[in-house]
Amino acid sequence: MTDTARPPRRTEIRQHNETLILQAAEKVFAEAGFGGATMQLIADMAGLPKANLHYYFPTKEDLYRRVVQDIFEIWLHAADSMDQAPGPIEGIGAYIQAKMEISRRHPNGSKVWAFEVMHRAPVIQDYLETTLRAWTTGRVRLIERWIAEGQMAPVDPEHLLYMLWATTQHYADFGHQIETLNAGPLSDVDWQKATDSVKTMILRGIGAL
Amino acid sequence: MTDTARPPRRTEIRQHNETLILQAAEKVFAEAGFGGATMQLIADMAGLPKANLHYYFPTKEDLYRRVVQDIFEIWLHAADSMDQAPGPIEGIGAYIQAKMEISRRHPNGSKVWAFEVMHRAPVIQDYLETTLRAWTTGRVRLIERWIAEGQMAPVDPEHLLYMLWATTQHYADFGHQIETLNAGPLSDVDWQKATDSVKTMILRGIGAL
DNA sequence: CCACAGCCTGACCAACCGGTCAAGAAAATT
DNA sequence: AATTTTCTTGACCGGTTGGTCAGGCTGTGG
Repeated sequence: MTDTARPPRRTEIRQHNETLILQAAEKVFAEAGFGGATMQLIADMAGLPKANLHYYFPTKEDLYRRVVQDIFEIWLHAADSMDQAPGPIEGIGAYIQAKMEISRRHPNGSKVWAFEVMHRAPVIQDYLETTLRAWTTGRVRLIERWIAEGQMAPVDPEHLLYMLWATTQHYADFGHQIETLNAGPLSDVDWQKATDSVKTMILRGIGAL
Repeated sequence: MTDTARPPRRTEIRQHNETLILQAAEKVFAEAGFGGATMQLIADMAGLPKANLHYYFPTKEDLYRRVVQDIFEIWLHAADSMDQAPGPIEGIGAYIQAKMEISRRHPNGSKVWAFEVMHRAPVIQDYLETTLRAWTTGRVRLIERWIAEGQMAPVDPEHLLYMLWATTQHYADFGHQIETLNAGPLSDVDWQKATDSVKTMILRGIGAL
């Protein structure tokens, strides 16, 4: 394989280091917020000199913006499984499943999003007003259709969406609190149990079971 | 009324200024996190010189700790109505009601709590391990009793509690996101609708309706 | 072999931060 | 009125932060 032996091309170096920096930044921003995070700490965690960070990301805000945007992308794709579902049991069930898995694998991303929204969304306000709003109205219509078809009880679609976001993201954002009460990190079985509990309670709560 | 004419006593001055500082601090900590908040900004918002803050609260951490503790107290009292209830409809319904009202009236407090927990709870870790854990096991037993009495479906009590916390606090922590999607602040009617939606979905979700 | 563009980094800087302190004003106590 | 205690505040300080920059390094194309 000449591919592995060949020294990395310039763009590959760039991509590699950007990934390194973004991973470190996500963790630091999640644990300390924008104001509490320092470029030095991110640099140390990424194993690079601080000046190198500013070569790839001119300012702290640029770096932060990229982290938030990357998370937003992941979140949007989580609803793909919801769309082609015949009814709420499959659609909302799959959405809960997808969001719980994201909470488990990208807890830091979820936290950065929470930080950003609590901060009154100075960076992604336009995303909220355009992309997220469009996404929301689309799912509201989908839920209204399911209600009209008699597949679920006539709940308020928007508050159902809030409940879905709140319950699933809670396992990421408040993971430390849950782990403390659980006396340790959640195991595979614990996560399965959590997902099943959320699915059961919500699906029964909307009269789909 | 001689009470209002009389100059304030020593302790009254202290209490007045502490309240002023704590209110400002709650807001600033909620919007910027611990690291992003500055004593200068809190001082300006409280209308006091910065040095005066350090007279009442020696360090930034002391001030932050007081803010978090005050919130914790409010939260604990929210469950009082849950205890003497005959069943889940009244008990959990009243708990949702109380927590939704706290989310509306103390949104900043809820946010500071969220910040603290996401920050791995460096200040209130001992509270989590002692007071909150004891509180939780108590309510778990209560829910288990209701299940044994056939008043609700056999759900996992801990995940039910997480769902209650997540859904109610979401309206405070993610209030900005909700207001953006709602194209403005929630009215009295909106809040009533939200509370009813949460109550209905959760109570039906646990098979209590 | 050279030249050039992309990459790397130690040293540095102005701005800001939490916290201190001394000196005095105001209030309560005697 | 004298004294003691509490409260107030401008000025100041050491340490840290985000960001800069000149100069060196490295791999690629010609």
